[in-house]
Amino acid sequence: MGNLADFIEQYLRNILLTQRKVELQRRELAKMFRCAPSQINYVLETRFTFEKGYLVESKRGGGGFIRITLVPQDNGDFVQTVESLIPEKLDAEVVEDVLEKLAAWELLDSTDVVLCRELFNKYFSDLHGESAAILRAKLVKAIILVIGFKNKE
Amino acid sequence: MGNLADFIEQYLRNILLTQRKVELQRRELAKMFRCAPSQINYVLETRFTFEKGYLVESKRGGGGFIRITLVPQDNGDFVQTVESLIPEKLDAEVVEDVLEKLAAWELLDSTDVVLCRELFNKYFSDLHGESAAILRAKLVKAIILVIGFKNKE
DNA sequence: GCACCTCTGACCTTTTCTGACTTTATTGTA
DNA sequence: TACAATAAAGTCAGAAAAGGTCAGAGGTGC
Repeated sequence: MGNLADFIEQYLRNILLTQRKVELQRRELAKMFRCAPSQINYVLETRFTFEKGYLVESKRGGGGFIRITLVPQDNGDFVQTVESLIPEKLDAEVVEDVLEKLAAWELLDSTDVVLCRELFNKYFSDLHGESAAILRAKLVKAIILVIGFKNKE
Repeated sequence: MGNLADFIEQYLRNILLTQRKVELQRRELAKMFRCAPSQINYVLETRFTFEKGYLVESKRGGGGFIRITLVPQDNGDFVQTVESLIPEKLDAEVVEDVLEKLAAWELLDSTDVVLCRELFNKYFSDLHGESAAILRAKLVKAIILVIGFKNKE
């Protein structure tokens, strides 16, 4: 956690902790962090994506601005979300994709992802046969749910 | 016990004696031990594996890092206990007994037990066939590991 | 001598960051 | 009103700053 992008991200997320929108000027923010204005775009593109739950709007010209809006997370049922994000059947090669998707949705952090991956290698890498894909999906779901539950505790 | 890899391992384990995570830069560590950066990877690959109770994450690019996290496992007798309490094969009717035993040993709290039970009902009540019992055992172990990991976080 | 563990260096990939150039919007002015 | 000046933000190629990979050289013990 030592680079500029992370700090800027932190700054913005902090604001979004108390407000649903931030509106600011790219130029000002860049000045604040003593960086090139295009750095701000980099942060927005890599950290404040729709996948992660943000909407970014902007306007050029005089009175221009950048606005970030928090997308209301359908914060309903964690179980629902996991169910909808993970298909009924899961081939081994797809497990990694699913983990990344869950990370993008910030349902898992990076350490959780590594933990899941390792658990799979250790215990469930040799699943085969008829219903392996179904079973794999269930296993992933179960483990994700445990992690998710614990993350909220 | 005299080669570089051992010294680097020692150094890192020492830190992990007092912290559950180390985060450092490969370049810096290599400089410290006057070796090639790739030597660090060798140490990580041979000494800090999941099997041995570690999770390793890393990030490239500016502000990159390597992070090692201790999985509660070989320290104390967590895995020993888990391994001895959970047999290789687990019949469905025995799952509940195992959960209770784990609770008695305070490896799970009462909430964890309910969580496990529900997950089993939801996803794995219909396991059958040859290897169901083995799978059931692995699953319980995996879940216990997650819970143990998360409880320490 | 063979098998296995260490270790390095050359080359690769990913992530961050900047600067030059482009596009768009507003404002002031003839 | 048309047009120039000004004030934003956007784009993108490429430099810089990490870490990753892998073949093969060098040890060590049997």
